[in-house]
Order: sequence, then structure tokens, then C-alpha cells
Amino acid sequence: MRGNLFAVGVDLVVLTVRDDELCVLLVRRTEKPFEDTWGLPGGFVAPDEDLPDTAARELAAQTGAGTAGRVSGHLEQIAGYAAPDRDPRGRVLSVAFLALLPDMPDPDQPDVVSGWHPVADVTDLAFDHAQILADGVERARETLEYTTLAAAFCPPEFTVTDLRRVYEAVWRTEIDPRNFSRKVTSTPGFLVPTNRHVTGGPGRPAQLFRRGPATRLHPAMLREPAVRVG
Amino acid sequence: MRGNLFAVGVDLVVLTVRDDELCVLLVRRTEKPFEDTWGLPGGFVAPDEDLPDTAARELAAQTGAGTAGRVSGHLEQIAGYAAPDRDPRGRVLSVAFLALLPDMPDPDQPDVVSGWHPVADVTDLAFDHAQILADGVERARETLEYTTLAAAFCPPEFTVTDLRRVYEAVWRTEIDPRNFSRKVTSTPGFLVPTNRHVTGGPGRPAQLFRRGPATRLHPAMLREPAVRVG
DNA sequence: CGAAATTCTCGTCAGGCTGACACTACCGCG
DNA sequence: CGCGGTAGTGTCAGCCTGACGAGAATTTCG
Repeated sequence: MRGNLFAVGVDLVVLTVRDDELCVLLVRRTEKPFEDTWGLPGGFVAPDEDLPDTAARELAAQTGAGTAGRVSGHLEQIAGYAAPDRDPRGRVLSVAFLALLPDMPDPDQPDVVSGWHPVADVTDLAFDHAQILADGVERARETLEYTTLAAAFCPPEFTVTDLRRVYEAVWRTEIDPRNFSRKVTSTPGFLVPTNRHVTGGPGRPAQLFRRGPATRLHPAMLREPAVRVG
Repeated sequence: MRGNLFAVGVDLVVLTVRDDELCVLLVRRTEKPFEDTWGLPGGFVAPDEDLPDTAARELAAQTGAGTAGRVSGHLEQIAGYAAPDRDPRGRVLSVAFLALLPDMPDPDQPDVVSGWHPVADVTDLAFDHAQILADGVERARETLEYTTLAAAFCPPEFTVTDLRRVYEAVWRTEIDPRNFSRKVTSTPGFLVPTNRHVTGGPGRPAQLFRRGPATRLHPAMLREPAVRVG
């Protein structure tokens, strides 16, 4: 065993969709380095703790107890980051995790040191967190193409339109509501219909659905490939 | 900074296709723990080294100098592994990388302590390397669906049949040669035709191609979803 | 109350892509 | 030369998607 040792932390890219915008949970740093700048929430791995345990513990601590154990929501590893100069304090390896959560009402006493920020507006994060955030967002975009995980952004019961708005916010595109509805309702195991409908809003009431057992989307729902300009 | 420090290593899942079989590079361990069992090649991260540097260095050391710098071939991170008991010597975090290489002739003096093993035959690896290998193979299978990286398994010039055999070996399926040819030759930027043909074998000579600039395959070449039995 | 606006849902249709497969082109071999 | 074998083209039906049209069910407004 070499003497070249690392501190190991976990950083979280916690995403949600609120007001039709993809948002990320950021914390205001109160310590050096990068004091008074925004960064991803995270913490160090405790003795006898595995990486997913650390991620779940930090997620619960940052978003409210019990959140990590919700039926909805999702947590997966993105990658490890260990550039020699990424932390001025010394060699720190960070394993980033991606968490997808339904939009939740703000706590009664808003926390001034952490909050949701539209991903499109984020600039100047601490450490290499801008890169980690970019990787996490790209992972989320790809995940929506091939899996049913968009429902992780939704509360336990939701409408087809709720689900469509998730795709539109994450991909920053518009999707035809009729074709989208046909796709998701005809995929076996994606949506389980309840027979209740939402009321109150304008227009015809929409049916409420629950997440089904399917995890993979087949065939995939492919975004248009990025258009090559010029 | 906490006192809970980790040794950090890089493990490699080096895959190639030889004799129509997906093979992985394994090394025979000569030290404890897991002495005299097979494991993935790897090593510790050196001071001032980033993870991809370590992976490239180890890959070059294990497969012959200069290999890591080939035009063909591919190296990407899989994930970090840090279960508390994964190494009996203490806390070791390992970042796994996936390398895809073209099949190369064996060195003149075969190395008895490292060699290619069909993935289907591998059992009982050291540490948690069986899990890492499984994750790497699954990543490779998915990558072939959505990208043009199958060509990383091929030498600089190859035929459509060579490429099809890569897909068949990695996915363990059979693909219709005519439909496969239509798909890959009609994808812009995947294959660049040379006007030379292979000679010598039976049958009509096949045209030789080079890798094109395309990286994404759109639409994807989707495997059949796993059939639910029962 | 009635009309307009809004939203959800089902239908239709053309075009693209895929799987299945007939058929032709070109090689080595006996 | 005929034959088996491999490479590549052509065809066709079926599925899926994008682009709508149109009806259903509710709220909002005059």
C-alpha cells in the first residue's frame, strides 16, 4: 500500500423540475476554500460507509429527513473526480451522485444557505462543481431517453402533462402533447392508470397515473440529434 | 479535512474481440491478498496524476508501450467502488475504467501472468472485480447501441463483416448481415469507404472502411429488450 | 345561461426505419 | 466451367413517429 492517500467525498447533483425549469440544489459555502460561493452539497465518506450510503445520508440531510427513503426519487453514481489541483487543501477525490426528486414545497423557514437554482442560470461554482453539474445534467438528459425515470421527478400521482413538462424542462424542447401521450400510455408498465382525475384547473380534467414497474423505455424516446450548424 | 483517508487505485476492464468472442485482459496476482487468483489489471494513482492519466499509464504498461496512444481504441470511466470491506488491507477506493481495443497478435514471448480470457468463462476474480467486470461489459453493450464505438474494437481498416462480428460477440446475438450493412453504411460519418478490398478469402471481396467522424448513432441500433420469461 | 377558451384524449395519415428475404456480384476451388 | 461461399442491392410489409384534425369535458367570461 502506497503512502499517497486521498480524502474521499461525495458530491450531489440534486435535480428537480419546478415551474417548468430544471433546477439544482446548491449550498452557500461558509468555509474556506471558496467561502461565500455556491457549490454542490456533499460531504466526506464516514468510516465503514459505502458510497451510496454517504450519498443517501447527505441527500437526507440536505433535503429533509426521510426524503431519501421515498418511493419516488432516484439516486445513481455519475463518476469520480480526482484532478490533482481540484481542491487547494490537498488531494481530495469526489464521487458525484445524481439525485432526481419531485418538486417539493419550500420549508416553512427558508434556508438562506441552500436553495434551488435554475440550471440555466448557474455560473461560477466552487471547485470543479460546474463540470460535475454539467455531467450530471447530461446524464439526466440521456437517462430520460432510455428509461422511465422521468417519473422520479413527479409526485406519486401525476398526469401525462406533468410528465411531459418534465421532459420539456430537462431537454429544453417542446413536445407534441398528443404524440407524447400516445407514447407513454402505450408503453407497457410505464404508467398505471388510477381512475381519478385532477379537478380545479381549466380544461378537461386529466387522468392521474402512478409509476408502473417498467424501467426501460423500448423503443427509446430519442431527442433530435444536435443539429450541426454550418 | 477528516482523518478518514483512502488509498485510491484504478482498475481496468480491457475488452477486445478475438475469434468472435468478447475477451477481457486479466492478470494473475502474485501478491497477497488474493494471491494466485485472477484479477483486473490496475494500479495506484501517483502523486500529481489525474484518474485518466493513471488509466492510460496502466493500459500502456499492460498492453505494450504506445498502445494507449493509438488512434483506435477507447478509454472511459465506469464508476468508483469503495465498499468498506472490498480490500482486506484497508480502505481502498478503486475507480474503474473501460478500455476497448482491437484484437492484437500475442507478444512473441507470451506472458504467463496476464492474458485474454473469454468473458463468458470468467469466474472467481479477486476483490469485487467480478462486479466491476459485469458493470464494464454492460456499459460496453449499451455503448454499442448508441454510439459508433464498435469500431474501437477494429483495426484501422476493417470490413462491414468485421464490425458486425463485434456487435455479435459483445451482444451474443446474430444480426442479419444485409440489414446491418444497410444500417452502418447509411449512417453519415460512421464508415469512410476506402476503395480497396480484402482479397484471399472465399467469396466476393469486401470493401475496406475506416472510422468516420461520427460518434453518436442516430437512430440507435437497439438490441431486442430482454424477453421476460414466464 | 350561453359562448368562448382551455385542456385532455382519440383518430388519421404520410414518411422513415426495421426485419425478413429474394436476388445479383464476385471470389476460390475442384 | 460449375459450385459453394461471401458481399452487397432491392423489395416489401409492418411498426413507430411527427404532424395534424376533431371531439370531449371543464372553467371562465359576457
